[in-house]
Amino acid sequence: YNTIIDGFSKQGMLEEATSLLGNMFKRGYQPDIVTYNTIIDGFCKQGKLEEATSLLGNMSRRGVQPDIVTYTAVIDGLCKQGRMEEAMKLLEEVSIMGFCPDTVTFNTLIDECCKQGRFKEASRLVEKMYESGFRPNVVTFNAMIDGLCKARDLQKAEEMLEKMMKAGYEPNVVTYNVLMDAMLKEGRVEEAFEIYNVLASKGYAHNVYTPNILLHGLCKDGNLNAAMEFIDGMLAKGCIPD
RNA sequence: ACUGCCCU
Repeated sequence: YNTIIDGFSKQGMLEEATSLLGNMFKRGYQPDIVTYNTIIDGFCKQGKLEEATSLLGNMSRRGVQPDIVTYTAVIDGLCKQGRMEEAMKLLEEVSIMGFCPDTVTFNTLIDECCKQGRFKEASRLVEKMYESGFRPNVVTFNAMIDGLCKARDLQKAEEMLEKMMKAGYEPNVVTYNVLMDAMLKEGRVEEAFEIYNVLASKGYAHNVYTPNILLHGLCKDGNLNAAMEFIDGMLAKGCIPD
């Protein structure tokens, strides 16, 4: 059930997900923490925070206590709606309630801070993460680098990248995508391709964002021939455009 | 592929 419910939730098909939840009860199965967390996250990703919190209330009443994953999903929902203050307040509340916000929880908030250009607050959250006994990971750095790039502070973005590598973290495909996107937005097409080549040389690394970022950038740049050429190259390699 | 964070 959990796997299928997750499938529906990730497709935004929450009616189907909740109806499966109902089926579970009918057939005498007890939904567990994962079942509830999956649906709550689905609601949050749809921006339906009322539904999410109401299910959160139901699960407690049915004897399944929410955990930090539950609350992180809700915090992310608030963040994605730009409701930072409420998200921060919820962070405080769950800490007081005895839950232990972890790297993912902090990353959620850090990402939204960076998207809003609130880099001071982001750094404060990193501090707080350390104080709580957790360390940043590549996602933390990617969120910061992306925020700095989008704020067009490439200087600081580079510094953050160096800091990340000096600290022993390997850039991943998202790091490269972020940097490629930044280069393209600056019109630095050559450098974008250099990054792409590094990525391609790692063989496995591409994700769906990678070619799309390049194509967007090339088209925005008016470089339609290069875009067409790139698509042809993809097709020749057997990549299917989405 | 049992649930939460970063990139078009």
